[in-house]
Amino acid sequence: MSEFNDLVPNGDWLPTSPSPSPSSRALISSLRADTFGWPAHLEEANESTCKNLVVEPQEHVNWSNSVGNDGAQTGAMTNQTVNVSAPSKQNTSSRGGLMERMAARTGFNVSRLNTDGLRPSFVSQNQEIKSPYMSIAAGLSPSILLYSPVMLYNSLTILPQVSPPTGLLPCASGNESRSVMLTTEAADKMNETAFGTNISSYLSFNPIMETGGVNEFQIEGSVDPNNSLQLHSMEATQNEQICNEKTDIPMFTEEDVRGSDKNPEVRAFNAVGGSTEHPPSLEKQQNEGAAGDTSVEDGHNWIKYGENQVKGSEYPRSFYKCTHPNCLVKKEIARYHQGHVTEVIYNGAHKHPKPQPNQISGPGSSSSFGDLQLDYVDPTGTGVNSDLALETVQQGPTAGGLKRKNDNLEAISFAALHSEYCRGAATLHSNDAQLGSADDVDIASIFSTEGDDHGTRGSPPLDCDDGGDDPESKIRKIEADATDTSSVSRSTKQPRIVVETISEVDVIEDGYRWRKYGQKLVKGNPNPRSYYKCTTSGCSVRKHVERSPFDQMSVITSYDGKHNHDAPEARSSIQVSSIASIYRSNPITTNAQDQVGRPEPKQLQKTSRRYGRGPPFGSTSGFNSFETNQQQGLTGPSMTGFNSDQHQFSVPAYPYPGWPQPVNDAGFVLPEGEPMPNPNMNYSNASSTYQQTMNGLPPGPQM
DNA sequence: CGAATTTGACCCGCGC
DNA sequence: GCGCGGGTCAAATTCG
Ligand SMILES: [Zn+2]
Repeated sequence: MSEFNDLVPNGDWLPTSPSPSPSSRALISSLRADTFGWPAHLEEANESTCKNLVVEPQEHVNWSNSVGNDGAQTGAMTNQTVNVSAPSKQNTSSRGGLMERMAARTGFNVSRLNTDGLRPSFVSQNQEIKSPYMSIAAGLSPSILLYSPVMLYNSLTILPQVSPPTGLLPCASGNESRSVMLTTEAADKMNETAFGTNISSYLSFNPIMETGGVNEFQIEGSVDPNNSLQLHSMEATQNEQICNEKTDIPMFTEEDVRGSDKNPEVRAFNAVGGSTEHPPSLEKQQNEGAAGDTSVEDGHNWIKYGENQVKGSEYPRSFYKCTHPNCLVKKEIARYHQGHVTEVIYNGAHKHPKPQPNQISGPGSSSSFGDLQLDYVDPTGTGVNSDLALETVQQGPTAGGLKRKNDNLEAISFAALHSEYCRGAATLHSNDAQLGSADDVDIASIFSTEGDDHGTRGSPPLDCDDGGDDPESKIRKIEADATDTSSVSRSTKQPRIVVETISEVDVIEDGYRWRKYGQKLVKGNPNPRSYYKCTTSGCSVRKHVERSPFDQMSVITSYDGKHNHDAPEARSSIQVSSIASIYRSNPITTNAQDQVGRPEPKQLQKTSRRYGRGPPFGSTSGFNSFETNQQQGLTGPSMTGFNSDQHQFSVPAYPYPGWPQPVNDAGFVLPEGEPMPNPNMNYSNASSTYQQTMNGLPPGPQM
């Protein structure tokens, strides 16, 4: 891909190079003009955004996005140079003007940041991710979410299931699969340190697996004198809605959690379970895990309130709750791929400001690990209605796979699927450079959520419900919900799938070809929304793509309708595999995968450079928008396909007629069929996710 | 020249 | 009824 080369210049692959590209990030930085350190900026920016979100969702404005062209840029994470002044030359011309405009509008200079490596681990470290989205830790593929216990449950959903009284959550295990998570004290200690705050209480959470599928969790909590934490061990066995095997997730009632909140922090969580299985390295993992968890630092203090094992993963999944009083935000941290991939799922958005750095504790803080992070945020906590989304990280060139440069892989993208209507969002980040094989890992996930309630009882976790594991069902729900929602645009009553992808590239490949037919600014998001139609004749599927106002890195793609055809061969390129390194700015040892997908669709290519025109600012809306490269990015290639072939993980099949099945190479990772909760599944491509989701959907109207 | 994108205008639903 | 906002259309533009 010569393209890359082209991109490169802009892309700021070089660490030092100023980033010419107008990445949204830059904008962000500009916003916060003060600092230049990326991370700092981000954080701040995020905060601001977050606040905005919480308070006034619509005001998130700061982000500019896009890196479209620059997709290549990803690499530059480390360096994040902010170019204050200059618009990127490359795309340039127009952009410069845009920049100026932007500045004019905003009143301040919009500097460009190299978005490229956005979300490097460091970013995550402190900054909160205010986005309502959850981040899924590395190693997890969005798909995982689908399949894995983790995703599936939104805190919201989960909570309901938990029996409040007991505080214990029975995970249902349809299977006995649940493994118990043990946390080591070490971890606890880790946490302590990490937290720096008072952590005195220990919780031990023991899921007890009883055969039968009913799991009992026992929670043991010790509280520090100082802390008021109180966890009580409780046993609960629930019969009914138990999450399927997948759900190893320890569940606590919100109350429990809240209670925990009160506590400064729960250090450790031990699972005492009866049948618990400990992976050999489990303890270690835990330690790491705990510590590792920290990798996902987001600037908030977290209390670990649970942990469980993840199928297919050596590492346990840790559950954390924001220690801020009344804050319901939770997050889950899991690692995959030998720890290279860290999945962080946030549930909810913080309504409160981040604690000061010193005080920050929590799992997430450490950055080192996190190769891949999946963040899932549940808006619930926030009160913000955010959609639930999963984000997966994509490697590769822009969505299509632009980003890779040479060996260093920089592009990262996350893709997430979520129903818009859902309130949570998940983000998957991969930081790992190593994923060598891992690279392959694609992370894709689909969320379906139903909205509302946050933790309320109403809806059982997706996973759980239905018969099970069907992703379909989940998806369907989503659709249904979506459709129900008024939000769905008039014209389409078709199911809408929302995928959030973290990537510098705006366009996410999903295996289909799209033609852009419009763009505009949408209220509440400084980033323009681009509208695409499926180019396949007879197919009315449309999608719109926009950068999340909360997280520049994340690209939210909403699909309306169902394809009546298979995905074009394409497969472009992009693999979604997550590459952690990106974040870190480390050169990634990319994997073949990335390369695999390669052939980028024309469009993609174009995207990077093509249109010299000015930035696309939404014509209609009056938002201030920052300049964005995005345009291009967005415009880009419509092809999307993720390669998953290489993934180690097999994707469960989803047989849904009407929907394109995932192609391996091209990028369809997931075979159609219902997704089984495979451990293996963990990694999937965003695209695959999309497809899966799609598959799950009822056959769309065929043309 | 064809294909794809850009972008302002138009349409429509919704809330006030 | 009016304005707002989102979605779509289509002429103009750009690029290969
Ligand atoms: Zn189609």
